Amino acid sequence: MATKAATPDKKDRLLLLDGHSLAYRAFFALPVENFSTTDGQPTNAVYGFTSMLINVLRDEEPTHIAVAFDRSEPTFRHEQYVEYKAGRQKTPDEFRSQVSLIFEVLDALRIPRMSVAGFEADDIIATLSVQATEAGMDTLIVTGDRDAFQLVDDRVTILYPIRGVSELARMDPAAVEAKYGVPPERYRELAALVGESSDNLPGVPGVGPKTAAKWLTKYGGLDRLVEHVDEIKGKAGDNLREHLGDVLRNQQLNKLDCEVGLELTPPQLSMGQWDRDEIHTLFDSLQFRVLRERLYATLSAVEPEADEGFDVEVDALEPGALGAWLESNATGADRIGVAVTGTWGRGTGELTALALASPKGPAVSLDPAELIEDDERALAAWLADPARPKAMHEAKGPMLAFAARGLTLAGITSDTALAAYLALPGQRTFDLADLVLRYLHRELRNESDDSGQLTLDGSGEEEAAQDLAVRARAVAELADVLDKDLDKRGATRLLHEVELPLVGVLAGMERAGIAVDADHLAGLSASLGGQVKEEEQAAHTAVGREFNLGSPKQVQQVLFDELGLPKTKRTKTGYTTDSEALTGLLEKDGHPVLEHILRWREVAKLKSIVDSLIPMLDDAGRIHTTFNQMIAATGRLSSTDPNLQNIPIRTAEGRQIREAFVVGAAPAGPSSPEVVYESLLTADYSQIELRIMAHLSEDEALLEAFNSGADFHTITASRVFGLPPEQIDSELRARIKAMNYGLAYGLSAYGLSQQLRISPEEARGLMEEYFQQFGGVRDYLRDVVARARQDGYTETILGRRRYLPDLNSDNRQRREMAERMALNAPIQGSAADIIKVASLNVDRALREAGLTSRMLLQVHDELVFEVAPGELDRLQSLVREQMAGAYELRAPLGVSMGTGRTWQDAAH
DNA sequence: TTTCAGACGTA
DNA sequence: CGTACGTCTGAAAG
Repeated sequence: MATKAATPDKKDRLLLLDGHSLAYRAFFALPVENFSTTDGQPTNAVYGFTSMLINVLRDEEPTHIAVAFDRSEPTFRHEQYVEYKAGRQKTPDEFRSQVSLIFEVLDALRIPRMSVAGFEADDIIATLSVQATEAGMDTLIVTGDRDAFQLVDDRVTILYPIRGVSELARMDPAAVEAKYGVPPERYRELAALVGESSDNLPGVPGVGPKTAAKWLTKYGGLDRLVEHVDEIKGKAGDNLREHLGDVLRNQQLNKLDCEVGLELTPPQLSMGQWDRDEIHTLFDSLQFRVLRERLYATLSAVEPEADEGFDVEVDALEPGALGAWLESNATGADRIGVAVTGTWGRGTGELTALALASPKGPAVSLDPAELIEDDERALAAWLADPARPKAMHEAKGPMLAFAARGLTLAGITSDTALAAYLALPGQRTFDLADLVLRYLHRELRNESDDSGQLTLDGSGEEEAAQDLAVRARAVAELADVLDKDLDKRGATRLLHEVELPLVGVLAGMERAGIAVDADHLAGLSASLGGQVKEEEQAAHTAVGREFNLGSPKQVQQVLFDELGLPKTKRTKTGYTTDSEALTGLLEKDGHPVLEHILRWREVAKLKSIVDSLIPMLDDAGRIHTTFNQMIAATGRLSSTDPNLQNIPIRTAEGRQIREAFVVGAAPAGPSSPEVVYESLLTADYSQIELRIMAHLSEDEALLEAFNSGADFHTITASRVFGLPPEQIDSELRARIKAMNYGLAYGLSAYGLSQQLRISPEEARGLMEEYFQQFGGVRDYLRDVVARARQDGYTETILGRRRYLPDLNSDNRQRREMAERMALNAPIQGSAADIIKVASLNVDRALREAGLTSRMLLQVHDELVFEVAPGELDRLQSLVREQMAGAYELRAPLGVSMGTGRTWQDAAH
């Protein structure tokens, strides 16, 4: 099965690049203000050129290479046509200064560069490509100059940059013909007819590629077209006859010279050995950190993609032998990989199989249902022993399944999914097989082929046990490799001191769940259901026909087609009907249906939340969410099934849903001696993200505003407007509040103007006033993005990284999106760090204090607790102490708390 | 049945 | 043209 792909004798492939044309593309694709060294040397053209070069080297793996450059001297074309390339804008100085840098890059890479007086780069490329074909090589040309299309044939392909520097179109004969309607050998003729404005070669007025291709096809080439020039009718024909001279001249000039005298021939252009030290120094001075990494990755990409699997010997254990096996194989010297199968979720789980494997030594597969008492006891003791190190992949689910059997799990020194998440938090999934391939260069599959021998009952049992043992072995090996990777990324402590211990705390919260008043929910559902019907009726009446209010498409049809209301902001498929837009329409037009749609949406949304919660109740009347620790790229948790992090709070009706979340009721039966809890406690950080922004920016004025103890938004507003705090009314406060929060999200002046419904100029002025007072914030926000662009990632206070390669994208939209992410990630992520530390410390303190009260939920900046009788005071001071002390900020953390029977009552 | 878009709930 | 999420619904695609 493990067939090694036979590498066929790869043919020689020559890569030719047009240095100037590519650098020029890059120069205009990348904004110079983002691509300059700290001492002001622009690098956008070098960066873009080098980036393109690395991509092509990676993707095409050429065997030979050269880069051609134009010279400043006039060429033979100027001699033939004095106006050649006249009227061209002078090359900007910022560009000129980068050409020699490109030379340096190429020299460090040992890539030959060629230029010849009197010829353009294209002529050199043409000459080399012809010679290469004669030498039996395939040629790949990267150029932004379309004239080169005439060189395309079945041995010569052109990569032509489209949109910026990251996307190349592969132009082979078919692609040229598909795009221009003529084969490559006729491209010159087409270009002659159409003209080339950048070379100052006017073509036939009114004739574009379409017409030109039609003529060339009809008459079979330019010569024949000229012969039949008198037959062409219409204005285009007149123009052609009138400008025939231009066309013939163009055809002369756009012919590439294939006989330039060159010092090197294609076979002499083989890829050399690159000077790693020189590259290091040069890229350092250009401040190309990300690019350097990419280049090194390309250099080492040749390392074989090994495709072997795992060879795991699974020990067959007699009943009662597990204790001895663990004693001799899992005493703590080696970290043991643990893999389990089963089902888990909603705070509980069930175990169906288990395998243990050391990184090199033996493995064992177990069926938990068939363990005799001795083995069960030995396993339980081993699992619970913190001195026996273990590695798992996604430990939280199995932990719930273990807990459901009364087993506790300790000594987890790596969770490979969690480790991979810290390494690359932007990934969507952390599938074990993928990680094994990426980090171990192996397939997650069993190599030893002894199946068919000992099959217990003919089912796939034996095979399943083998597979599980392979997973356990893979986890054990992967954990070691990921340890090293995390060490390089400075994330070791984050894993061991935060994320790993948090797994157990989250499992605890999931297991506990939160009690819900089912009757209250049922009542809400009924009353919301009534309102939904009413609004639906009213909306239909107002329009005069029935339609589905839940269908944005039908709503659009009703509003814009039938009622003719003014069009709103565009979406991909039509015009938005979101609440903001409808509210706007309501103010302008006031059609009664708008109110009913808005109201229907509101109540229908609430009802759907209520109805989704009802079937989630377990037998004890509690709801158990699942916290996901590896989703959010910033480091936050997320909550699913159900999502308890987005239970409504803004509207009065929404808050009624919060009233359904209550303190645990008395157990129903006499058999359950469970604690009857007394109340809920919520504790949240006040303005934690703004405090972090103040901390990180070290802006004295902002820190002062926090340390003064007065209302933060009022104080900052008072500074911005130069008024005493008493004169800051709610309007002024609201403006500055929007600014304060918006800054951490990368808000623009335009965005601010939209939100505050003021003019963009006014918003701009407001921002300027703000930064006049809080200049440190502006400096910080600017620096954090600039630094991320250099490093390739942002970092939180605990060293949690977020990689943002798009900061160097040539696509403005993507780049600016990445900039806002870079701005926000350290702030949102540091807040996530802090509440994670707080959760851990609270959990530990609860146990140390011997309290029965327990933590139930985490909602980003809030923790929810269930308070055991008589513990309220102790719990409050403990929580306050641990939350406030989780991290020492220059703007100290503030915690506010509330208690009550319901989540809503516990609000404050 | 799966996937996408749009809308909207939270921090 | 303000970040980070999850869920629901309808409609289109398979």
